[in-house]
Amino acid sequence: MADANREAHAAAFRAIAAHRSEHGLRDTVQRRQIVEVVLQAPAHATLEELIARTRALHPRVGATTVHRTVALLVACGVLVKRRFGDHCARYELARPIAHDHLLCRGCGRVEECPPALAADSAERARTLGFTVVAHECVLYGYCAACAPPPDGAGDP
Amino acid sequence: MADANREAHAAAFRAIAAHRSEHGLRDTVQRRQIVEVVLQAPAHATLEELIARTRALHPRVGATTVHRTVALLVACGVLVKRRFGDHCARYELARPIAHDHLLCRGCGRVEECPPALAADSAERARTLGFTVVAHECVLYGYCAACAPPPDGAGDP
DNA sequence: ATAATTGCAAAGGTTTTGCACATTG
DNA sequence: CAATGTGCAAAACCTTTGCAATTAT
Repeated sequence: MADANREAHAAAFRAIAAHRSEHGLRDTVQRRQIVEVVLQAPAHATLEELIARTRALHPRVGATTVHRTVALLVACGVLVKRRFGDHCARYELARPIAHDHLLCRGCGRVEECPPALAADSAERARTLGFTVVAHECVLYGYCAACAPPPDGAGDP
Repeated sequence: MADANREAHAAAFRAIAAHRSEHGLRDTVQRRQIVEVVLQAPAHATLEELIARTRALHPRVGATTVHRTVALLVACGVLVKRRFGDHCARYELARPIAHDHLLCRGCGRVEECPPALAADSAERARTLGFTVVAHECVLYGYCAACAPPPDGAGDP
């Protein structure tokens, strides 16, 4: 797992470097510090959390810079921005293998589940003249630890 | 299609009436006007749009009331609240048959596609000890009218 | 009458922007 | 040294809330 992690981080650094040279961006202290934090942060962290973690290690980094750097990381494909039910966006490292999300209405936790849907859905969409390049699927329900569903409920 | 529409609207009115009597809510002019607008509005409208449409027909209705009434309609299962990439929520009439969404990165339009994913994904989740009560799936890509995907792209 | 509803204005929370200063290449 | 990046404060944005006046039951 340490190896896989190291490989994922190396890939991230490669993507960042490529994006930087392609867009004439600069290699700054803050960006290196923020990237360091982002690569270590738990999946589905909010910007608030990423800012807090960054400032815990590097107090002089401004919140705005974290915002802007996270946006850069999304632009170069290292981070994926997601919106679950919340008011605020959440971020996770882009994975080569797609996965879906299980959102527990009991405890609110977001878990991940293996990709069961990509192939099916891409094919279905293609018959509609739509070329799928990515997908995002959230399943709402109750995890093993939480109470079973009450009764009839709407969609999300 | 007119019949299906009429039936859907009748179902909505039934759900609203049931929810009203169950919660001791009142039947006000504004709520009737807002419901009228919501039932006619295109799918995936934002609150901004619903407010504009309401005020076009009924200038004296306040924005706050639209907010609150839409929340009521979500609570009683008539509307479904969704969040795509946007910053703001979008609303659509709840359908008895689930469907997924195709989000075109070319023109930004949101189309709907038949449910190809629900059964598969619910079963997969169940093996993980998760009880699924709803799902929401967005496929990103390019519709027939828009340019094909450029090349390698991140997840969403 | 009593309790719910309305709508304005104000507050709340997240994300974006303007701009002077510092830093990179 | 020219262009980019930083960070503070302020603005913009969507959403929620307090409250007096209005309305439904």
